[in-house]
Amino acid sequence: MTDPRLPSDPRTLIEPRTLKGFRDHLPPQALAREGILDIARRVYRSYGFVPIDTPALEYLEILTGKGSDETDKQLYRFTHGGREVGMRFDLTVPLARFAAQHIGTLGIPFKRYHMATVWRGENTQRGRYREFMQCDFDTIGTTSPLADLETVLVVHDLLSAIGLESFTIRINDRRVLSGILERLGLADRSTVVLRALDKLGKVSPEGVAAELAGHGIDAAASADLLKLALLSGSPDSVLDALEPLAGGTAPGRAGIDSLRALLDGAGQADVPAGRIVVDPSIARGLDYYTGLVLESFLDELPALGSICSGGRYDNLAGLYTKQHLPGIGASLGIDRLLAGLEELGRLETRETAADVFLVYFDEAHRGNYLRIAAALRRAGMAVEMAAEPKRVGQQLKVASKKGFPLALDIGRDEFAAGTAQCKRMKSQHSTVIDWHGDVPVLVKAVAAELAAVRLGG
RNA sequence: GUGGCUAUAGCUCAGUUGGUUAGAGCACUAGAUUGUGAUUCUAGGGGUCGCGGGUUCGAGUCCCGUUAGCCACCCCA
Repeated sequence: MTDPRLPSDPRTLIEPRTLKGFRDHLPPQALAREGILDIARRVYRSYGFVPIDTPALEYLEILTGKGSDETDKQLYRFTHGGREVGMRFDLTVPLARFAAQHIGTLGIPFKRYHMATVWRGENTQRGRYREFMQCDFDTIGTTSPLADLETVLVVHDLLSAIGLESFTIRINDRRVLSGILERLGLADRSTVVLRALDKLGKVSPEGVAAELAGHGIDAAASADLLKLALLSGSPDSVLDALEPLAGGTAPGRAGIDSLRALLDGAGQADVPAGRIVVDPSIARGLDYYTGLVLESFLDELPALGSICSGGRYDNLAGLYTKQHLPGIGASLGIDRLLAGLEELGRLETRETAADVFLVYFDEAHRGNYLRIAAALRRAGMAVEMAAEPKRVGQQLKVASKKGFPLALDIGRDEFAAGTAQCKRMKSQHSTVIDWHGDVPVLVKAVAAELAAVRLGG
């Protein structure tokens, strides 16, 4: 195996395979992925978020600093050259380090997006991998309610732009939960209580009650908590019902008011009613959330879990700097989303990113094909010319299979007559273009066909 | 990390109480015909039955291990 040009001894062949939870991305999937990344980039930028990037590897102490044993267990780590190194398991911790290190030159508020791969050595499942990508956006250095609203609007715009027909953004405010916990004298038990309540989507209320009892929560308190977590209905009705449960405490009051203001703002920003739901059971296990928390689900596939979640935190970088940096952000789980779209059959599977397939009909006209392809590309179209002048039927078949919207077909007879056949592959509809050797005329006609096809021709 | 289910050709799957050279459809390749995605005809390639052990005269089939996928717990995107 030292020289790849030599045939290998079959006995020494290494089996090509990927690690558990790690995957190759073939062109159809990779194209879909890039399409969503493009949309995310566009939406984030449309709100003024700017890109950053950070290394995949960090000093281990940076990553373990937050010290939850769960993330610790999942962390990929190794020693290299005497240094303890870890692979990032999310983009928030690197952001915290980044902010602590650079906030002086960044200015506040700082709005960044970061789309990158992260690694977690946990067990795999559908839509859950050990290597996956997150598309984060965060606003740090401000506690403005406008930043909260903007976060929800970005999530809404993003999921809409991806073309999801039905999704729900479920929001809550940690302070509502803190309020009721304070009233019940359970403030110091918040983590176990929130974890238990967070399961309500999957576990029955009785099951959750049993878990709470297991943590020594008395029945009356448990009933109150469940009543709160099970509230549903229109956002207004849920908020009204929250009043007696949590409105009497200072944090509860602040949380409810903040949610009201947020829903109000979303309405003013033209978010359709029903898209945002107040769900008091949304807690998110992460301890560092202090205000708004949000999750979003595909309505047709709720079991897939949240595809975009986030929330507000008080002190992003407290481990790395004395500077107080509050912030808010959310993260799109693109791999989970893609798994969901694929399951719903909603994933467009093309094997080409090009618009026009140029049939290589007649070898004698090679120069003309090259000239035409170049002109089409200058006009902004992506063109693939067949590599060999094989049988026309064969070429068209391949073009159709690969998902080209158009095939341009010009043979000896067409060149003589000054015409071209432009085929819409999907509808098998063919248009004859009269161009009489005038390439700009041809280009314009092909562009028109492409536009028509994109409109559903 | 714990438990359950699964693994046969590129894809979808057959394969009898364990019994000859492991099959089908689709896909693929080449040829014939045709200047156009189709039809038809002919020929062909492709599987160490996930991998490694064991039981047996004999294993795709039974047992153990392992790897991967799915599901539940846990956690989360």
